[in-house]
Amino acid sequence: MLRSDKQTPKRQKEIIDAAAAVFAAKGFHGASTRDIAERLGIQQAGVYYYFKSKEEALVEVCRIGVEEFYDRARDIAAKAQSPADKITSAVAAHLLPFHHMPDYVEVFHNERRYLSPKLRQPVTDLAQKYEAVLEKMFREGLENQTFRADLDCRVATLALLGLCNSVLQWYRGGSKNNIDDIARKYAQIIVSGVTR
Amino acid sequence: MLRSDKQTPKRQKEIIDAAAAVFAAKGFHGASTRDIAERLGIQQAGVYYYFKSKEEALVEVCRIGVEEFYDRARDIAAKAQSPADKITSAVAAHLLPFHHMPDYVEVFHNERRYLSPKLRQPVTDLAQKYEAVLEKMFREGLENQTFRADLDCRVATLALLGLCNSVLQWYRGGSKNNIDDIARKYAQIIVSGVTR
Amino acid sequence: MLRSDKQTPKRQKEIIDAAAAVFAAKGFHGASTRDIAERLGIQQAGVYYYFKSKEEALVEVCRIGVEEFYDRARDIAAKAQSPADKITSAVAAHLLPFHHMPDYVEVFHNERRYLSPKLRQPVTDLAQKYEAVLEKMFREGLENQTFRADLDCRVATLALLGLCNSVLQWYRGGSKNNIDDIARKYAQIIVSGVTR
Amino acid sequence: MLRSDKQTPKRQKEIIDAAAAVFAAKGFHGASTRDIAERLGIQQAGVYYYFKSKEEALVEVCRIGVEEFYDRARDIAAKAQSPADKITSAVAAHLLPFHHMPDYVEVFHNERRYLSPKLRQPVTDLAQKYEAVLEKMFREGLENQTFRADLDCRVATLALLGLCNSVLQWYRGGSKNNIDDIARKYAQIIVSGVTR
DNA sequence: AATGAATGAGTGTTCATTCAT
DNA sequence: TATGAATGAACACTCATTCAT
Repeated sequence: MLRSDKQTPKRQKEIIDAAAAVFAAKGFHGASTRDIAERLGIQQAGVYYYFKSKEEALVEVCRIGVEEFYDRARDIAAKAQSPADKITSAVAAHLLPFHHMPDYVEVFHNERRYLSPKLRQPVTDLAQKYEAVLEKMFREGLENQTFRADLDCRVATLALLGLCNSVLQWYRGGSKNNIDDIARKYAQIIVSGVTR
Repeated sequence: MLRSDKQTPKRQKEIIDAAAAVFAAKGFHGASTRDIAERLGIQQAGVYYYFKSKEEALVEVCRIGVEEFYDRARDIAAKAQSPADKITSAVAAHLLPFHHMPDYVEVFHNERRYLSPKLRQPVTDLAQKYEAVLEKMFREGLENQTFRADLDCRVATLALLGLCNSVLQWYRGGSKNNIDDIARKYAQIIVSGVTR
Repeated sequence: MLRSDKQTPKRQKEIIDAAAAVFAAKGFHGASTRDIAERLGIQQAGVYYYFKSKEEALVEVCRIGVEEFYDRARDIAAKAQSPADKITSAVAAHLLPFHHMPDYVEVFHNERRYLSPKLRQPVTDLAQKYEAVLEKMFREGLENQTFRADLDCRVATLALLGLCNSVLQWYRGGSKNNIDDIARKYAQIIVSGVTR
Repeated sequence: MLRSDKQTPKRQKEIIDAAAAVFAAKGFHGASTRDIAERLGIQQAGVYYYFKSKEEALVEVCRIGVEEFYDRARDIAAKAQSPADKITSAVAAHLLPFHHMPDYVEVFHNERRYLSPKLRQPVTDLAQKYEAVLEKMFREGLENQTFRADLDCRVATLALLGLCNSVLQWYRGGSKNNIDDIARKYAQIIVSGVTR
């Protein structure tokens, strides 16, 4: 939580952006508050005006990172589309933040485990709600008989998430076209597999 | 590299096992050499008899972690199987180490990025050779006309890897049956998709 | 180099004085940053606010130590005196800092060799310029025919330096009178020898 | 004191030579027992077969270093020479060990101060006896009326020592001719000065 | 005549954090 | 909206030394 709700939101965002960038690049434990301060062009002590501990900065980055996913997925789930199309949209939606806020996403993924349980909880809760939304899409496809009867929906959800998230490990600074292209190909693999 | 290749190999392995466990649990930067020593029941300084820096311990863990994958995949690639069956075998083979040496795998995955370039290189090299072996399986399926003509083999390889590796994030200490089950389901998704 | 040239210069000097005293008393490798901190009445970590490594503290002490010599000698060289008188003045000038800043001088002499080549260079450069100034005095005496025709000016310079510097090994905390007395006697030995 | 008087004296000397070399090169505190062991091609623990502590090695090196001087000077003092010739011989004798055992001499000079008082005492005693022998030569010259009546013999002794010892700082691995040449020039400066 | 394995104390250094200004 | 100065705890790592073999 930021120290004051009165700060100009612009500066506030700069601070948290810097934290996200540094945590993404060096990992939470590999990053120092000095790294963050340097990126902002201020002194080390200065960052404590904006957050009261390094961990609070991490939790904020993670929260922003995960919110993106849940909000978009809920919108897609609400649409009147076939389950297969929803899955395809969900893949595209999941990959979108990888392009416009990769640091937040990466930190949410790799570093949230270093949060103390209490701070991690709200983040985990949102993540689970997101997973539930996705899983429901698969279950619709099952009931619908679009998807194979033997499909394990929980496993399929985790597969989709794993598949998508792995993009983080090699996609960095590609173009928007690029990410859309990947989304299409990945969605197709999930929906139809690689076989002819 | 361990200080001597002639130490009782049993003790050697205990040390590196401890490092792997600690790095997996706390991350490279979150783990201290004291953590490793404690797990071994020795003094902190004692670990330096076995490796000359924390980073050398990390590189050793990563090396062991990645070797598993390459060795197994090469064997599978050499068999006289259909591409689809090879892929299925490869998925199973990839998930196997998650069960019997999860620490090494996890560290290789999450922590190798903290290695200095020079130490990381050999690890990265092996990882790329592994990827190449997998990619070749997809290409065989293409030439073979088993797989769709529009399949992007590179993307498919990355998809397979991402899919499999994501298991690490939620699979911990499950049973052998369990991991075989996951392998089957994941392989089926890749090969045939979720659609009926 | 100190972290900032704008800190209250008084505190800055206290820190570097403490480092000089400790290095002089225990040698660079025998001294710990804790020793320096203790002398300042602060915590060990506190000294790192003022210099970024123990070696940077050493280089600073050495630099201050050597500057004294060069500056004074240049002034003497510029005067309109006979070579013999210049030598006598130079001896006195050389011994002066032994009285009012013995720690710096001692550290410059005994510990500068532990500097890494890069940090040592500027210090060595100044020392050589100082030697050159002295050597020129002897050469003037040669051309002048005040000094013996067979005098080896380089050796004479080194002799003068060695002679003077050796005072460091037994002179500690003597009086100003004392050091002037030594200077006179030493200068006489160099200029006229011990023989009647 | 070496642990056993039964060791082959050759090996014994190798060990102490190694210690002298390492202490000379890195200083007592900058040198580690590992450095000594490495130079001998043995393991760190191995050196403890030969001396029971690092400090005992230092004291041995210092003792050997100082003995040389005293023995030679006594012989010279006993000869039937003029004081001026004795001084000249003493300078030559003093510089001789700089050529054939520079490590010992350097360690005696620079590192003996790190000995604990108890271990340092015998070394200091010998050094003082040496100084006394030299001082006596000057006093003979005074009584003799060879030297100026106002000569401060104590200061002259210290001057001679300082002058000679300073050679250590720039003479390293020169030729025997070289050191004899320096001896002649230095002796002449002391005896007759630089003036014509 | 050494070595392998370890210890316990200590090293220089970095860190998150505090607080008066 | 910061900074200067500092702290106290931790860190990776090195050291002299020991001792059974």
